[in-house]
Amino acid sequence: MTDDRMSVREIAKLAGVSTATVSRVYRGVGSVSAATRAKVQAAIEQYGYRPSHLGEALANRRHGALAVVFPGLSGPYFAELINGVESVAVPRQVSVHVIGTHLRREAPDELLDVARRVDGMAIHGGTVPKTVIKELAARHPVVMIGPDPHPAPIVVRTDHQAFRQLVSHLLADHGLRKLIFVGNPAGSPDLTERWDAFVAAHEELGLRPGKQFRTGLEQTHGVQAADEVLAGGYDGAVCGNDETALGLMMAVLGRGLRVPGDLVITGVDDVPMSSLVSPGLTTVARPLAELGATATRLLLDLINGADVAPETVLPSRLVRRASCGCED
Amino acid sequence: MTDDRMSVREIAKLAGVSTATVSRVYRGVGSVSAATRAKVQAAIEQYGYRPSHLGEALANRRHGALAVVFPGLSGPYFAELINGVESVAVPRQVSVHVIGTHLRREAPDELLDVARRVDGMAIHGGTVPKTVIKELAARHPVVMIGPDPHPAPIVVRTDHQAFRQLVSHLLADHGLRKLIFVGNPAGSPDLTERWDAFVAAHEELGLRPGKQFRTGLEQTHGVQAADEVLAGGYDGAVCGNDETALGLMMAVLGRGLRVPGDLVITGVDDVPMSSLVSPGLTTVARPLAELGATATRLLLDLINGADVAPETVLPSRLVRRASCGCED
DNA sequence: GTTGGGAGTGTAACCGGTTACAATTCCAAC
DNA sequence: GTTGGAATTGTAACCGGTTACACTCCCAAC
Repeated sequence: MTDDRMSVREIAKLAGVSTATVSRVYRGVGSVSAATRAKVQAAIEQYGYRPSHLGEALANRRHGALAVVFPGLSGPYFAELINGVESVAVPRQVSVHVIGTHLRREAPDELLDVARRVDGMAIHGGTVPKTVIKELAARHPVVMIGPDPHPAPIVVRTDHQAFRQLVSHLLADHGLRKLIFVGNPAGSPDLTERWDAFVAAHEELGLRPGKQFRTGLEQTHGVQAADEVLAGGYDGAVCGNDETALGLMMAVLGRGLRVPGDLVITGVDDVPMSSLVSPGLTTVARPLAELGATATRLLLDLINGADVAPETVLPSRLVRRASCGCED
Repeated sequence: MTDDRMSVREIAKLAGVSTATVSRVYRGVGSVSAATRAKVQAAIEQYGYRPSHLGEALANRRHGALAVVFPGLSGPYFAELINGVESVAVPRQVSVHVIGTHLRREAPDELLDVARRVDGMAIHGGTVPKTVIKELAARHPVVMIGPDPHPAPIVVRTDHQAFRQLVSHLLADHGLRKLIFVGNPAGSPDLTERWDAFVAAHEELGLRPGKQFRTGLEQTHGVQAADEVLAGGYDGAVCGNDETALGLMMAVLGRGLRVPGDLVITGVDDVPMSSLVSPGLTTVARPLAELGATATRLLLDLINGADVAPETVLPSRLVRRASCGCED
């Protein structure tokens, strides 16, 4: 039950060879005669020997692990990001620590601690104060996910043009004049950027930007926003992401109202739900898996001492469906 | 950038003491004179020294980490379970590897590998073949989460009476006669158990159990089930969990139909969304965070060599809301 | 018959901590 | 002035791997 696993020295003794030879056989490097190899392999099989990760990592001075840090873990957004991370890490035999800070106060300490067991970290914007990121980045390879500008040495983000295009589409093509922004611009750099684009799109047309309803990024927050949004007499709700948009849509439909008839709703991300619901959710498609994969690739490059571009921008794209009023 | 951190020996040299003393000061054990302690602490602070996790773990023969293994990571169910795990692990300075197997074919190898870097694992039912679990459990402390019966030495699960009670409630109190079970009983032990209870509740009243619609456990699966469920002329859809129930509800409302008027819908779990949507979702409340917390506590006990009960059952409870037809 | 070189293997140092044990110092008590 | 014991500190072994280097064979080429 408890860890009574064999060590190299024991296997070596059993096979009648030195530890060096056991290591050579297990790792398949160096030259070993066929006869010796067979002996050693037999001992390895018989006892189900697997080298301790600790010894291995200590000797290699490499943990073979990295951490991805998110504000939380719920929802398809993070799931897809993590998929992307793992699609790169797993084939390279690198294991992944997924950390959800949940904005805990002790999160910084936790990260400092987890930094001791990984070779590098990918940190999602809005998880932890900039000072902490600076401290981490000073000692360890760090890649930021999201448009966080300053403290980050290396940033991977998506283009934000498509979101501005979305707001312009609502204003110019659908003639909406009273939009509310659902999301908290102070909560994460992604949302800050989107709010700025929301304002810019209004100003470009000489309009006064609408209000914001500050709330979180989960479905529940969208549901909870419904009363206020409906009471305000808005003609459209531009949500910070698909999850709040879907939550809001569900609440609106549940009240017997129609989308887009009674309220236009849009999101960001294009998560799987968005194309399945009726009406289909107009949104901005972002390559989430690719975002996670790219961040991971860059992080591994960084760990290997390669030069890495300070900013990598992936494209995003406006997806018009029925919820904004476009025919489908 | 790369890991140029100081080692004990360097700090020791700088402070003019031995490595043993540095270790004593850092860990606050043994006796050290005030003067020496101050010298060492100064050196530690100045260089921001933190002991390498590897050296520490190797010397202690303890990783200070455990793994939780899930089929996937999306959705509030797993998020809440993970919260529970972390609520126990974090205060005890144990770090948590969250693994989503996504039912990958290479998952077993991955687990064998991750087992080398943790002290034990909590494995959610339905993630990995029983033979693999047996192999893992033979060498490492393992706790199963869910009603998986056989291969598991230690199991934490919730009571399943409330689910049966739910089905009886629909049949007996609301007089429904054509129920469909939405979920795949073969997909996970949880669902197997629910399907069995579904059948038993029917038989108890001398009724023929309804059909099943086999699908996954995410919201998207619920949405996709809508066409078939609505076409079948059912009066109620008993969903395997809240997420599919919410997806289905959204799809039904999106078609302009009413819940429970046109279709009764129920779930399991009582995730946060379920009490917020309108109509409120009738469901079975399960103490998810407590489930994760308990599994973690037992796992840590097991790692510490304590005796642990083979099965721990937590209560679940029927929650009636509007979606089954009860007044709200 | 040497010599040279490659293949096979072992020895021992090292990665970065912890800790049992020994050694030293200091002081109080006799 | 001894002696005994507590407090402080250092030495060195150990955790479990990897690998530079040295050593021993063996065989072909001169």
